Amino acid sequence: MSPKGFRKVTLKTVAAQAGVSYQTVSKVLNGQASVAPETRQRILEAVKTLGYRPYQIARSMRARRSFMIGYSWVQTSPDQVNHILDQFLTSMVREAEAAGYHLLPFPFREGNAQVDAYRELIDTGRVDGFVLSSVNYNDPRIHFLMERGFPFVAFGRSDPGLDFPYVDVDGADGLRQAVEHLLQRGHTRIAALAWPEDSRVGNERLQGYFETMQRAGLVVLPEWIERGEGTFEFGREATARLLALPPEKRPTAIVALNDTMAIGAMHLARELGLEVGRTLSIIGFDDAPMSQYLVPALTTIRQPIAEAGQKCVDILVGLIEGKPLAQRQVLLAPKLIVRASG
Amino acid sequence: MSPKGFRKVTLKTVAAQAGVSYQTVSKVLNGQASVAPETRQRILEAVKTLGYRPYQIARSMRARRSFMIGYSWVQTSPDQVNHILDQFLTSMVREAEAAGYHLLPFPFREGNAQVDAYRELIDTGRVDGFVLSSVNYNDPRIHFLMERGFPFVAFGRSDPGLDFPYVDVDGADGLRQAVEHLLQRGHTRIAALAWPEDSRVGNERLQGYFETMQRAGLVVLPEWIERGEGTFEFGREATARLLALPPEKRPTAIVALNDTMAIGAMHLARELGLEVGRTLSIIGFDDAPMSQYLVPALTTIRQPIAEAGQKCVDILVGLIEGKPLAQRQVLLAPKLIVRASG
DNA sequence: ATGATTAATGCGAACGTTCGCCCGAACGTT
DNA sequence: AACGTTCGGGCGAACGTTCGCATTAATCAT
Repeated sequence: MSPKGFRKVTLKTVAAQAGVSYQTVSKVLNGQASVAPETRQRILEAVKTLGYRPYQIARSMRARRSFMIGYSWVQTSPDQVNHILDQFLTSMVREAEAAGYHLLPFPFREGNAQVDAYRELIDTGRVDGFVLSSVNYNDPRIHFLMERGFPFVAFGRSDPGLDFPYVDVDGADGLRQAVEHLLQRGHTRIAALAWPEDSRVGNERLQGYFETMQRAGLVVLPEWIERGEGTFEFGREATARLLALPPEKRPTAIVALNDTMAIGAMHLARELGLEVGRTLSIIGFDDAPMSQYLVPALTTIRQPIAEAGQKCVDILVGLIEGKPLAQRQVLLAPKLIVRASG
Repeated sequence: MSPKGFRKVTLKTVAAQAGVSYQTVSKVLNGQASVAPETRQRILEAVKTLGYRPYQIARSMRARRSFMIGYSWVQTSPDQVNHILDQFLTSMVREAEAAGYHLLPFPFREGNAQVDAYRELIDTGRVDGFVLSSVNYNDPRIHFLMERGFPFVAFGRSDPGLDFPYVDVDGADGLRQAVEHLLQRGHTRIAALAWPEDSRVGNERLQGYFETMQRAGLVVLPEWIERGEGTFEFGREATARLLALPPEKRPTAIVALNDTMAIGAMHLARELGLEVGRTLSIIGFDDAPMSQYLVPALTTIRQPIAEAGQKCVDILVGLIEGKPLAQRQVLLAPKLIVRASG
């Protein structure tokens, strides 16, 4: 593996070169003991000329720590895209490296096999902690990890009763911003394209919608809440229903819980000859990369993904190393990106 | 870490339970030695009831292998998206796990620090091999790894002179399919939105264009080749120039080396009142997730990303373990996805 | 019955690191 | 001058695994 038959250089190699015991080399490198300046110098020089780098596996073995963070994510369907993954992973990898850790990605499994995968990584000593994503109500991983007392941070909240470390984006605040923006522009009949009721994230976001409408003294008609799987197709169909309502009930603005549905809504509106941004306002959620290129460009809500990844790792490392934490539950505010659609 | 003060169960724990030496347990689990059936049974039972799982760090220590594959990718600009990452990572992670390996993602660096990052991972014994992506001409990582004789597989080719293991998508073939499709539909004036000449991938794809045009006996006007940074904006501007050409030179079809430029081209065409798919045909490359939702939906070329990731890991593991390889250089064919734009 | 072969298991060693204990020499204090 | 203290550094041990050799008991051929 080394260039042309060079043997791996270890503490002993360095020690031989510097004329000390190998344990002394270790102490110098870790600043553990009092060592004569000239010895120290000799050792550091030998380290440099030999290009010594500590063998991390031996370190892990001794420390009984892997310095690895397990992470697993649901693969989106091929026609969708996880535009968040790149940012989230990159920010976690960076932050982890700065703290002396690495990420260990592993395949996402469904059902019973899911917790098994986490258990296996713990039992084989591969990871010191986990970052969870795509958490939902009653997440078996959270129960398992809490019971085992194994360090983890969830990206996203779960049941309100459970007290565990998380980082999440304040989806309710996002919808509050969107709705307030629409109210300011004079809209009063605002519909919502939402997810099924078993989606915690969806309910959270929707609550921001309800609260803001209520605070403005507006009554939300039941017909205005469309729940579906968050697809482009659903966005179209739901919008067709909304725009077929009688004029006094028909919404003049639509907020969608993701950009994909918002784009479906835009397509339908255009088919009906409506001018999106004028006759009908549409606001999305996610700031998918394509949203800026649509005609009209989509007004949407951007989540601070990089910051979230960073925070997750930050808190997790604190948990692993038993440091006192400033906060173990973080809520980040998303940001309304106003473009032409609403 | 374990539930309520349970100590980690090791080979010795199992051995004590089964009344044998711990090395014998190891042998049974690895099928290394001849062991009496009843002893074997006792041991396996103890393994099961104690829930023994081997400590991978100790294994790695002993085997002097990390069973890790290093991988690093360029983060795309925030307004772009790496829609390939999810698929590529997922397929690599899956394939790696099946072979007993894990992925080790690490931050992508530029300049000298780039090779340093690779060297560090080797010297600290963290990885057994690398998968490289975003390779280009004269890639310093390839030179470094070849010189060190360290196992790696590149996703993408580099200089023709260098002989190293790679997996790549046949970009020339992709453009051949696109151009032939356009020729069949009667087009003869076909322009290309390309990348700068220092892009190997770009030149490769463009060569497929040139060859197919030439084989059809068509002369390619220099004005038809537009080179830029592959952005939406460049796609628009270049298309504006192309459509401003005098009628006898003006292209009736455009092939773009990525979907982003193709979308820019579509926007400009629409602004000029052209009907994309009829008056002007446009074909992209990548099959970005948004492309199917455009109006008209974008005809494009889809790359077999999951297969590429799988092959990369396959070959790399073969390299690491010194297995005889069926092939160490793989070229995968992309697929033309015909939609409405061309 | 004896010696050679085989089967079943034990045991020592090693991978590279860090930690804690020990010891000798130098130094300062009384 | 005797004694405690500090400094500089050596050394043994351990983390959990696998590998190879040694050892004993059982089996077989002579």
